[in-house]
Amino acid sequence: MTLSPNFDRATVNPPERTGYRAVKAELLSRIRSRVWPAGHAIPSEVDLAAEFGVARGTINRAMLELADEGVIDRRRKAGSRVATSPVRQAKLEIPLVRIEIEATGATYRYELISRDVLTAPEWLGARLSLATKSKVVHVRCLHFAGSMPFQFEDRWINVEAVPNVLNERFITINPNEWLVDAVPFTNAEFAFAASSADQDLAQLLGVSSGDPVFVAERTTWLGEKPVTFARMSFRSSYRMVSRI
Amino acid sequence: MTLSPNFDRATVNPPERTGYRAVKAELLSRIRSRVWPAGHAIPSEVDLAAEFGVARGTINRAMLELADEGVIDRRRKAGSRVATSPVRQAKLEIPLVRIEIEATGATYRYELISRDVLTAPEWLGARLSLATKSKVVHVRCLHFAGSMPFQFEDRWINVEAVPNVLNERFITINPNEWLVDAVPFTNAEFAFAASSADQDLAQLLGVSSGDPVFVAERTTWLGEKPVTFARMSFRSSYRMVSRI
DNA sequence: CAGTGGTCTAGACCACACA
DNA sequence: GTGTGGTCTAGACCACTGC
Repeated sequence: MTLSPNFDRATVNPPERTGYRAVKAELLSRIRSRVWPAGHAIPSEVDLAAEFGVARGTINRAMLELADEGVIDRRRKAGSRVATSPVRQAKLEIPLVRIEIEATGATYRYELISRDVLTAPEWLGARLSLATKSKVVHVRCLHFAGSMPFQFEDRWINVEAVPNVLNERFITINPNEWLVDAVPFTNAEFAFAASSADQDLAQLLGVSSGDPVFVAERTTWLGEKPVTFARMSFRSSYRMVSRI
Repeated sequence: MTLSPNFDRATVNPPERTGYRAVKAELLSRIRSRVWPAGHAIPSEVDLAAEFGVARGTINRAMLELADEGVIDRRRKAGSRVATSPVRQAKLEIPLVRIEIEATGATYRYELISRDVLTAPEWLGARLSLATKSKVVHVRCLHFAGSMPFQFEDRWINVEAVPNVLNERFITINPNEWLVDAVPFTNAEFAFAASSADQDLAQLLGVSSGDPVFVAERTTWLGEKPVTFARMSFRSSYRMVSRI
């Protein structure tokens, strides 16, 4: 007896028996169990659609996600293969500092240290591909969790990309949140590293000189135009966490 | 004059004028330019389909990706809204150490330091939710880029989840690559932090005691069953990079 | 040239959650 | 109840690329 094609998807929940999730799970299982080892050619979408008794679109969606996760490689005409080098991808969520601090239950406090308008130093010009003598706003500030320094932010903003930054003193709002509100941006690059605190940074973060600090750098563009570069330093107790 | 609906998508490339990518770009533009500010209700898929002159499926795909990227929030019946807290998400690619080293042009070399079978120490049992007195394999090893130590790996493998780890000496193959080949896994958690090298680690990595090190920790599960915990320490020159 | 994936369409049914 | 998103279908055209 044949029922509506979606009958059991509607009634059974945890182990799905239908739909692109089920297809994806089954394909993944064949790959993980080495039925289809690394480099193995996977049947075409049309063949799989016939095997699973679903439309090609359903197979396509399952394979699309697998390709997106780096599990398989797909090329027109060549077909789909199990990826040979299992590059794991993790989604990294990067919230605003304030949100991150408040999520721990602590009170957020912002403190401006300095704000200057100057011509971009050479290293910054190189990093942001700025014209020589470009004007930038340099902001240094601290983010506190309760009474404890949590993050020191050293930020440079390209005046050409954000002219009205000249009107903002950053006394009550931190540069990150101001930028989020003021400037759309399209591309960003993140870098993470370990460093050690020099005397200045140590004093700002309330640690000892030479202590390890976790450093996150962010560069942001609006199209081709560089917007901002920020270097954020955390006490070494900070951990950045991500799940797959 | 009306042409085939896909006519210009086929001929114009860089700025697409049709298709879900164009829809996505247009929606994104309205959000970034504050035409639709944070929290604003976005028209329903049906309405947007009419406005753009495409099928609802096309709108759905565009909105699906925006939701996936955290740009919008979607709920049945309630509709779609521009996300209020702009949580940025970055995709972090985590390749095998060997691949990472070879990508720099350096020669990869692996060196086993120790391999022991023992009962899990308490901190490990807590982290992996192991039964008391669970047997684990503890592997310590170094990954070299040329003659330079690149990464120190301190790994614990749950024997119950991977029984045949008892037969592997890890003399020629490193534990990471062996595991990738031997065990499927479903969930992983990553953590990144800055630390400082104790005397042992400093000697292994060829740095000075107290120097900052970049630490990446990975915990892996197969379903509910914990598989492995690894702590990887890099010289402080290491940078982990990611783009949006 | 021809096979494969990429995408679109028009229509449909349903789950869900709000009213 | 009812509107919205989530998903599936069957069919179609096309881009890409290996042969």
